[in-house]
Amino acid sequence: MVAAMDTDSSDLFGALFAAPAVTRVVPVLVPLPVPVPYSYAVPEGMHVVPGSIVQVPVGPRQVIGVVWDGENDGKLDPKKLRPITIAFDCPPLAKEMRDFVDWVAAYTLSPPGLVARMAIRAPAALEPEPMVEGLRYLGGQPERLTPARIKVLELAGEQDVPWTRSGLAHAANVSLSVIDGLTAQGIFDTVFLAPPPVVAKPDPDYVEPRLEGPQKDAAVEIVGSVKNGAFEASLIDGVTGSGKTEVYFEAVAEALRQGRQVLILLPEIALTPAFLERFESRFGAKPAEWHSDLSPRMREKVWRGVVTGEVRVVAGARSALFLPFEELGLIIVDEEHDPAYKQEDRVFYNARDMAVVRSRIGDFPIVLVSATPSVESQVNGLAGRYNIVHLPTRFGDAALPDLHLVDMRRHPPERGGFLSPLLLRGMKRAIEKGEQALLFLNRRGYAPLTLCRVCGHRFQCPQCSSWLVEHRFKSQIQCHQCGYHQPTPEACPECGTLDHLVACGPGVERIAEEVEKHFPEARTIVMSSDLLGGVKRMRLELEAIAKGEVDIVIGTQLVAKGHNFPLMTLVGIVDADLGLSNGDPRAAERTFQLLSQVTGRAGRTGLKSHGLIQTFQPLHPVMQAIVSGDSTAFYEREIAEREKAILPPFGRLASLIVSADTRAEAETHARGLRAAAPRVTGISVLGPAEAPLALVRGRHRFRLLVHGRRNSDMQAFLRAMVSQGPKPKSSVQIQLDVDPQSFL
DNA sequence: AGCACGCCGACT
DNA sequence: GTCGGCGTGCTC
Repeated sequence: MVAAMDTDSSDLFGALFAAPAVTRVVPVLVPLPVPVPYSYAVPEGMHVVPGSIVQVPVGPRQVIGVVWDGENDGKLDPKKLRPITIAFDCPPLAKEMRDFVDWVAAYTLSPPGLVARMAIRAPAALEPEPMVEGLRYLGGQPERLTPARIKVLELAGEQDVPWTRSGLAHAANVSLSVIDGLTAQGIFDTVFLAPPPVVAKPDPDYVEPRLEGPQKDAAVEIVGSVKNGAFEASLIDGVTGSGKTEVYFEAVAEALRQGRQVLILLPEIALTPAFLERFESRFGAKPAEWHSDLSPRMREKVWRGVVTGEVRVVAGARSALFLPFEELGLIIVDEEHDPAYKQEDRVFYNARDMAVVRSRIGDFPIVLVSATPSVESQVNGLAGRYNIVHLPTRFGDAALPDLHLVDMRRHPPERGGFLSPLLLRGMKRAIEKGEQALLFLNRRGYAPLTLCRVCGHRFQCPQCSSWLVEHRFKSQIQCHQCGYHQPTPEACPECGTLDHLVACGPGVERIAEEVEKHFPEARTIVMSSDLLGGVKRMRLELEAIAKGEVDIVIGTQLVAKGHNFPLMTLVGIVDADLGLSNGDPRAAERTFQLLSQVTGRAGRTGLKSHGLIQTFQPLHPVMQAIVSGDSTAFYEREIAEREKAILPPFGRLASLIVSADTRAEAETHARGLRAAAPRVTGISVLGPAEAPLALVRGRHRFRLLVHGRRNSDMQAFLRAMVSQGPKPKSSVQIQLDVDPQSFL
């Protein structure tokens, strides 16, 4: 129609017999859980290429999608296709990024549209940043001069650079109307300025790095990898305090010199002001941040900066991996072993593994970093897939703490207590010297189990069957699994007896009580995620600890990371065995990692420091690895155990693992099983088992996941599936596993 | 993912 | 008699 109207009416013949304008049809990935792209018509005059970000209609609404690769299959009548609404003025997703999205979608068995959505999740960032209005001083005088006007003119005359309206008003300390008045008289004219950059450009040569000994060698090695530029995965394995960050900063510097962008992945919790400042003091500017509680405005700016290449370095949590960098040339994955890299909703992925894939597709190096590498990465290192770079000693004058096991069978605490005399003595000594002690217990609340002494009733969660944990500070009993909570009852709900409820086992609050009994004078603080006052209070408390305003810190998990406490010279692990016996196939590994991190908090600034580890199993490989400082034997054993058990590590879901020699075979059978699954409550999701474990045995694995509240239900469901599903071929193995409720 | 349609329980 | 629960199905 449009073509006919454009044609000169006298050329009727041409209008009637010219080949009809062919509507171009392109595939578009839409953010829906569908397995293929949808087809849309490209309106005349619109220009799109694969990777273009567009708005398209889906049913009654408009969604953001990405023009994808491939031809339309021709099954749909092009005339009936709906047209693309908007093609955004925004650089298209590069081919590498599209390949990455396809790969992740195929690997995680997720709808590609949902994976693509992770890359374009920055709502209003799709149009260029609006220009900023600026005022340029043209010279000349207004008709009447007032003191306010004189101040403005003086300032504006000083330099020949444009001012913003509000900036000038603020600088001259006058109101906006003064500026407007002068503008109206033609003293200023309006110009449009490019929006200011989100962050300053980091300078790779801002300071001369000071590296020593093994750090230098390590830096040379990974800088070489960056210079080479091709895909190579390195694993920096260095004890806490060995200066790993300084070493990988040199790789970052080299990538910057090569004109490439850099992504530093960190677990969310490690994205602290302290880290950003450390970066700034090396590069003269902060990296752009990317994490879940970024303001929408900032999110847009950073996203835009990343696609246009204005932002050179992003430090971000796992979702930063899907940012569409213009010329990414290096990824760092710090705290590589951290379980926070796993995403377990919608698209299931481990950002660490997908980061390796992204660098392989983009053909640039990647550096994984950890003091306590995951078993998978160790395996990959041993197999030669990763280049292991060791940093065996601490940096500068910081010495590793002197670690000792406290055999709780030989040094029992007094009745009703949990701290052995050895630990109490150590604490006393530290406090007397004006130093600090950290007691670590990975259990929030007062006591993990409450029961009635009269009838034996145990407080259990009505929603998910785990024990309710008493929280004395909040006067609540809580379920740590599903969040259920109620006020602490005074009477037993079973037998009605008053005041006969008894707390079993320790939580941090109970340890605090015990500490206050022994050290009534000491300034004691409990640090746990349910600390009243939120993140802000947490920051303040951490600062107070660093300044020495606290003598004894009692903390859960969250004291394990970040923040250096210069005066912390004693670390006591209250219950090192906690978490070893919960049946989690990763229990030993996690415990080793956690205990290493916690004990690593001590002795960061040269003061002689100690760690006392309370355990009932001093001969356990984890304890031996911790005190000896030699983890080789521990890792060897872990790898062997996993090979023997063929166990996958995963979180909070029941799963059925199907493994086979080829991917296709495993996938086919897994799909068959899913099809045969009884349609009961609980949704089954098909997903591959964790890659690195598949690498351990060279087999391909898939797993069927079942979400549920109670483990027993999920287990029953999976058993039913196995019995009703298709018979596996000889090379296909099926295992059933239910994740124990992890202590995390 | 959203959103509509559609069929069975407790209520202004 | 309705309001509303979420099971099922569809979107180029």
